[in-house]
Amino acid sequence: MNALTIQEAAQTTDWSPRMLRYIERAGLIEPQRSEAGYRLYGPAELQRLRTLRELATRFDIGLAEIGFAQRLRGDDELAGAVDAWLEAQPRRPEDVPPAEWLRWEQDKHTKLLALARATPATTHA
Amino acid sequence: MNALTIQEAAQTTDWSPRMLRYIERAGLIEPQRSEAGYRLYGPAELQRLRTLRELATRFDIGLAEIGFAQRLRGDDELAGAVDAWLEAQPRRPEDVPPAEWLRWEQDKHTKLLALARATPATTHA
DNA sequence: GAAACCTTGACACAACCGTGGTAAGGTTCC
DNA sequence: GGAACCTTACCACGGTTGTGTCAAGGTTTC
Repeated sequence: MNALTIQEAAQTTDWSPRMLRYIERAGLIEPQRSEAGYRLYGPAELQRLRTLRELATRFDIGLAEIGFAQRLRGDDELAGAVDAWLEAQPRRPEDVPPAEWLRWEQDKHTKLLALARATPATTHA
Repeated sequence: MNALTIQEAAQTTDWSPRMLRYIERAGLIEPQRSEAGYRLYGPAELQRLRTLRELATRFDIGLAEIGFAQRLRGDDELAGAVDAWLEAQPRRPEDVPPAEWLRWEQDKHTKLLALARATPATTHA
């Protein structure tokens, strides 16, 4: 039925078979397998392969970066930590009126401390 | 007053001066400069440098990845595009009951189309 | 049972990441 | 005015990304 082998899928999506395997190893698109282990790409996978190319070329980002975004959305702790760190960036205290300044500092520390408390060691709580 | 030169900052944050310059070029932490062009690290920068190390080692992520997260939060269009793509991932249609299936598909396409409309070429609208 | 596909694994290679070093030159401090 | 710092700009080097090719072996199809 409508499931393509790797070579066919490569042709209709403008990737190479090699890259399809690579994309799979990167954890981005994992097709079903036949009993013998052959990759089978369905319509959904094909569509995602095409939009993946779009995404990567339009914004000039790599598969690794998309993989990182995927990891970000799957790992709340990581997402929180990164977010907290970035939160403390945009403007330096000198650029902010003193009234806001205190709240900014406190806010930042609240977030970072919450993170630290939530993750005592290296793995989850 | 309490602004450290690159070498002092490196010592108290356990980075090397080389890496402090690299981190700056990565757009992660950009210290003020003296009139002569010397980097001046204030308390906020020092704190951020220490937490940056924590973040990177704890989750085993690179500076480039943190830089990408920063880019994500600064570029709504990019964030939307990545999010829309990832949205269509977690479960394949076959694993979802048909009732939800339609909404899932439609939802995904709505997001992707919204993105496509919002960004006709390669740059912003 | 041979052709045409598929699988994993390896070698290769340019480009970048994370680091270190070193050189050539300006600043600060005593 | 020399010591000790700073700046930028390069060379280097192991590791990862993205990509191709090739080999050794299993599957499908006629």
